[in-house]
Amino acid sequence: MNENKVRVRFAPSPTGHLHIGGVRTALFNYLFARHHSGTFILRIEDTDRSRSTEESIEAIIDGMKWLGLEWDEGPYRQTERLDICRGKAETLLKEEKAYYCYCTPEELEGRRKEALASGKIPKYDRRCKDLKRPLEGRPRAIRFISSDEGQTIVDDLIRGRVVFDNIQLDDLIVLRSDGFPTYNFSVVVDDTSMGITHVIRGDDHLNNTPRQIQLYQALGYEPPKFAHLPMILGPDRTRLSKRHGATSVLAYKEMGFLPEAMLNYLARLGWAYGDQEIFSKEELIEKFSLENVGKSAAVFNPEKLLWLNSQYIMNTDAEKLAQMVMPFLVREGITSEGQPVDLKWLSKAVSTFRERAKTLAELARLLRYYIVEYVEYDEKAKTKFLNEKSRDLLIELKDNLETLKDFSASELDKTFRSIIEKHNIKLGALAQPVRVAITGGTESPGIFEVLEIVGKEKTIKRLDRAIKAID
RNA sequence: GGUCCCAUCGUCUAGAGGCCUAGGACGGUGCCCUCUCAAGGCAUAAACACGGGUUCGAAUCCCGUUGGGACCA
Repeated sequence: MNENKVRVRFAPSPTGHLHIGGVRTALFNYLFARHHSGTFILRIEDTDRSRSTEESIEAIIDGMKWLGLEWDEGPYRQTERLDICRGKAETLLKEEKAYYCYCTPEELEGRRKEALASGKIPKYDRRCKDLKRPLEGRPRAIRFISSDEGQTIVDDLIRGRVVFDNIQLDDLIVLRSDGFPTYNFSVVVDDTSMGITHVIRGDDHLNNTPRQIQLYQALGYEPPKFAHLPMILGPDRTRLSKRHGATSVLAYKEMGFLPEAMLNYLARLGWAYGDQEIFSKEELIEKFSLENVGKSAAVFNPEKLLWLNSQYIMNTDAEKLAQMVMPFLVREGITSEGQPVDLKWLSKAVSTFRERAKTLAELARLLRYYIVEYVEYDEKAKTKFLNEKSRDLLIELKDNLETLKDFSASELDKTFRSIIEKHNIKLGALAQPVRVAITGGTESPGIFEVLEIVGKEKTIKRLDRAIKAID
């Protein structure tokens, strides 16, 4: 119906985990599609059979789902569409836009190395192009005849006009001797047959684009619009890879990052909307445009991701966080699988750490002393605060608390105040020893909230234990 | 090596010739708040790679150099 309807795709190859760079590409495609009320397609580019695995496909799907990058069509698989590619290759042959090539990959590689060694440009010499008759008994590939004259122009939506001299491009293989299409050919065939209107992909494909444009033309199609995104780099300014630490999105899920934070961070890597830093998904969709995508590569900065994640944690309501943190509690060995946890109580506990945890995993670790039976004392904290000086204060407090009916933060506050006023000491002089007694360390949320959450019974027990530890 | 791309604080970026004494954010530092730790507030250091043009005027346009990145079936 609508000729101008946007159709974009994310076409990862399933040769490993879904990495950060891929996600960013997926995100930009997704945002572009949603912004224009278009269609977002997921296509698995699994032509490289030797390196493609089912696990990778699952990892891609899991990652996309976790991030909430819902696709409208697919996942298609390249290998399910081989016949289309083969058919198109035949057509090119018939129309004399391609020819059989009998050179083996080994021969080709040898000649390439030779050319490189002698300082020449490695380019296919077309030795098979004008062969009078087929070479029997030798495997044959199909090679596309590329133009030697003129230029191919890529009008990139991000880069602007990029001009390639056709003489630089040699005849590329479209169908390998094993009957499988090469990458450049299969993308073009798939993109045309799926009616892709905008190809938004990594910068690393810019050099492939002129060949692909020639293929579109040979196949009789109008090329789509292209947009090449800048790369994501590691701290050493080389392309982000395993060497730089975690690059798989699912690894970030495991570390306790929220999908929204991830998306927000990745969106700001190479794209900006004035000075704004925090965007909801809806806002991203509304405000995203390719015009505001930058041209230069960006270094992935885990520190800022962490900050954004903490912002999202702060703005997530406690009940939701409590639910999200449960699997992390199990993983940290704080609760065991299936152990019932009072969600209302946990929400209250979580709320005291919302401004202190940067990840869900960290949140789980912080919750430890609310949940476990006994805490271990940090040695330094113990010597500094659990000593003769604090002993009597702890005893006095314990006695007072035992008779306290309403074990709430506000009542606890009153109890503490009365003791410090009586002794004319600062709150810290009492709060810190208590903090060590209850949490084992010197850092925690406000002491009254902590005691309320830990509860009367455990509080008394722990105070007792601390007093005994001093004696 | 060839081709292509890129170039503003350490990092992400704003900047579409005068609004720039170059703004914001992360991170750093200092102060405030404070029962500790955070969060928050305030302040601070920190950049237009270099050299030529064009222009009354250039971070912004052009050329070159340098540096980085990607691709090479």
